[in-house]
Parts: sequence; structure tokens; C-alpha cells
Amino acid sequence: MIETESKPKYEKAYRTILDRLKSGRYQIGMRMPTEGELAGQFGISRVTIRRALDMLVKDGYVESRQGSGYRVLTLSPASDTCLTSFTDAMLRAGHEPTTRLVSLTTLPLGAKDLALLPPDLQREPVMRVTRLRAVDGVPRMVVNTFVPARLMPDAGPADFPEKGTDQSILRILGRRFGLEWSAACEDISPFVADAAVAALIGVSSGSALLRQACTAFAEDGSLVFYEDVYRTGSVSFNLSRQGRSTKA
Amino acid sequence: MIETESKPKYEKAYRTILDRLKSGRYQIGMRMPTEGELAGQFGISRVTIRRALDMLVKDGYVESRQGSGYRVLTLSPASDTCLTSFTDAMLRAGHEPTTRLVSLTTLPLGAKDLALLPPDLQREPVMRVTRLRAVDGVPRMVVNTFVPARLMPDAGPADFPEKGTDQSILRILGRRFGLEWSAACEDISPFVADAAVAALIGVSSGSALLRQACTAFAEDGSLVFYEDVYRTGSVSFNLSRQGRSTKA
DNA sequence: TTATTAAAGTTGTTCCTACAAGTCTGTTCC
DNA sequence: GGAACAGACTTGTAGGAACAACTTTAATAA
Repeated sequence: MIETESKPKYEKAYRTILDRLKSGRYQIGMRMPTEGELAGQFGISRVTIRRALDMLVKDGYVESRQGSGYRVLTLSPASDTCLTSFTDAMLRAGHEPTTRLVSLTTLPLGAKDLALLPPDLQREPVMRVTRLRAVDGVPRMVVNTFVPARLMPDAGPADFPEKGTDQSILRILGRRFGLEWSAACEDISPFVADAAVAALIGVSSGSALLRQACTAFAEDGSLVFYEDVYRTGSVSFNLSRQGRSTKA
Repeated sequence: MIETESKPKYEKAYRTILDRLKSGRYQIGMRMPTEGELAGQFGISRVTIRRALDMLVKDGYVESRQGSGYRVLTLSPASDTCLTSFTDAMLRAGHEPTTRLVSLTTLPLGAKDLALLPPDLQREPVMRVTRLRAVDGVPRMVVNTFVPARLMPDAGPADFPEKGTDQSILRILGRRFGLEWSAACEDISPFVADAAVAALIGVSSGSALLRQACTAFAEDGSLVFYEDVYRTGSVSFNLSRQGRSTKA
């Protein structure tokens, strides 16, 4: 990423520490270098490194204890949203996720299917990626991902790996197509499996499933992708209360 | 709250500004006082007031633009979790929420129903509050709230208002019983309505509903309450991407 | 060998200062 | 009247410093 030079120092520090964390350089539970040490390593002030560390705490990767130091909590916080990688979550839990690309279709302007999408996606051709996700061989969810076709030029089946960490749609959109997003809204509702979804997932028609509809936006507010997921099981979240309280 | 003296200055500023915001002193869309003005009003430094404002931004209440100032986005960010008040959301949307207290029961140690609760709630008597929530007269959800009985001494039906803002369980637990919590985990799954829930909500048995199970914790990690919600419709979230990017 | 205490180390809070970068307002000129 | 520019104002980033509060470590005494 050539643009790292334009990022503030605390942002670069945040990313670098996060990379170290995710690469295993800091193990879960182990104490991280102190604020002073990190400030020295990055050549920045303690105030600036604290901003980066504060973000890591807020994002759930590390915990801090006054007088004791920072420890790694997790390499990937557990929240089951469209912005967290299902692939990574399954791999971390010792399962084997796989993906089957069911279809890759460009929906032209005026296509009937466009009518069901958010309005922002109805003004231009849209790429629809339909995939069946499975865990340890057992189908778990049908995922339809819609992206403005202009953001995924020359997309083909080879762009959608079916094994390993690269099968994550977040990683595909980010690395292969260079897309970035910073916010999303998600809607979860009960869904009675119709014949098509039931056949894909391997449940009987009429089964109760969950439907997750998620719209992700770029910093400038433009829509990056829309995802429609039909899944068995449940989704889980870690939440923090608004109007927080201080540690006793 | 007598303990405000022990909170850091940035925390007090955060709460005061949030109170002003929620009380309507700052209207949605209007520009708030500048950092310098607020620092002066609170008698603290610009750095400290920025910490409070930063929290308000992160929590979704205000937005800031360099050179332009801070504006109020919302008086209550829209996310449909057990930590956000359904009552407040409905009132804000111009609907009339009401609540019927179905039962208020103390489950003693060893009670069969305790077996289905989180382990932390199985070690002591638990208060179970069952309520039916409705919007504009239409039943929407059945809510079972479980709290260690010792945290709700002398609880009675009079403690659970059925109209207005005070019907919010978050407000009841907070104000009437002085409970505080700072984190929660929530799990959403599909639920096929059994006869009891179906009768309460007014749907046919076998209907697909959503089940929200939520466990809230205090700062010290102890369990404050557990909530089990069966609801029609959907839940929605606002999410921010982890590993954020800087504004262009 | 164990317990206590002091010192050292670490995070948390707060302040002041300086400057960068963006926005807004007012004035001047065409 | 509109455009351009300058100045003022505002937020954003960064550093250094000081001290509070908590934890850890080492030394000393019993």
C-alpha cells in the first residue's frame, strides 16, 4: 500500500502492531512490549503510541491493566457480522471451511433481480456472486454478494478460491479488487427456507433459517457491497454499552 | 450518582455532553460548541475535551469535520441490540410501545428452569421477569429477563411500568435497581414459535421468529443480567470495520 | 525461608505547546 | 454580482512533561 505515507503516525502504528499480532509475533495471553518500548521502536511519542494501543483495546484485540501492561486477547475478535471473516473464525476454531462458487453473474441495468437490491445498486450493472459455504463438509450458508460491476472488472471464477484463508470474501474484495469500506449496516431476520436455498444447504424446505442482509459503505458514503446470507445456526456478537463507565 | 467525583474529567465531560444531547439542548444537525468553547465551559484542556468528543464520535452521536466543527448526528444511535433501548427506538420513530408484565418469579436454587441459564446464574436464586412488548397495540416480542435475585431486592410489579420511557428494562435495571453493565454478548438464532410464545405474540404456532439471547456483564466480569427475547420482524445493526482506514 | 517494604516499572490522566490541514467569513477586485 | 484571496477560526496530529495509581521486582529483616 503506497499510501501509507499519508497516514498519521498513530494509524501506521496501529496497523503495524495489528499485523504483528495477526502474524503470531505476539501470542494470545502474552504480554506485549510496554508503551515506552513501542514508542521507542516506532520513534514516536508515548501519547501517539497510546492512541494506537487504545484503538487496539477498543477493537478487542488487546487488554490493558494499569501497572501491568498490555496483553493479547485475540487475533480476531469474535463477532458474527458481515464485517468479520467467517473463514477466519472457522479456521481459528479448528474447523475446515470450504466454499463452492455457485454462480458469478453480471446483472445489467434494468435486470429484474436488481429491483430487490438497495437503491444505490439499481443505477448500474451489478456483479452477483453466489457461493455456498460449508464447514467440515457440512453446508452452512448461502451467500449472495452484490458489487457494482465497475468495481470488479474482469472478475472470473479464478478470483474466488474455495479453500483456505483466501476464500474469505472480505479478503477477495480487499486484496484482489482493492476495495475498502469503513461502515456497514446489517439486518437479521428469520427466513423460511424456500426450495432453492433448502436444496443448496441440505435442509428441508420450510426450515427456519437466519437471513443476514448487510450493506457496506466506503468512507465517502458510497455503497461498496451488499450481502445477502441465508444461514443455519445462530450469529453472535460482542457488544459494549454506550455511555460507558470507568473502571472501578 | 455520588461517584462522579471519582471519574476522570474526560468521562464526566462525555456524560454531561451526552446528557445535553439527549435532553435536546443540542438538536440533530446543529453545530455544537467548538472544542475551545467546551474546554472553557468545563474548565479542562482541549486535549481532555477532545477525548470526550472522540468518544461521542465513536459512539455515533456526533460527527466532526476538520475546520468545520462538531454536529449532532443522533440522540440515540440505531442498533438493535439488548444494550439499546427498544422503547426509546420506538418512541423516536413515532410509535407507541407498551409492555405487559406477564410474570415476576423468583427461581430458587435448584429450580429446573435454572438449568437453561448461563452457569453464572445457576449458583443462586434468580429473578425472572417475563414481559410482552407491543408496538401500537401489536405484540412484537416476548422478553424474559433473568437477574440474580440479590440484585433486585423487594422487586414487585410496581417496579415495571407498562407505558412511556420508563418501561425500558435497561432504565428499570439502571435507575430502580442501580445496576450497571459495560459489556455483553448476544446470540441471534431462528426460533420456531411454540404454543406458549405463539399465543402471547399472536402468531400461529410454528411461525419463524428470531431469538435473541443476551448476557450482560459488569466491569469486574460478573454477570448482571441475561435476556431471552422471542421476536417477530428483524434486528438491525450499525457496524464499523475493524482495522479502520483514515479519512481521505 | 518467608514476609514485608521500598523502589522501580508500567499504565492512566491531564496539561501546555506547536503546527498542519480544512473550513468559513469578510474584503477586495474585476 | 461574482470570483478570488486573505485572515480567522476550527479540528487533527504530535510532542514533552508531570503526576497519579497500580503492579512487579528486589532487597532486607525476622
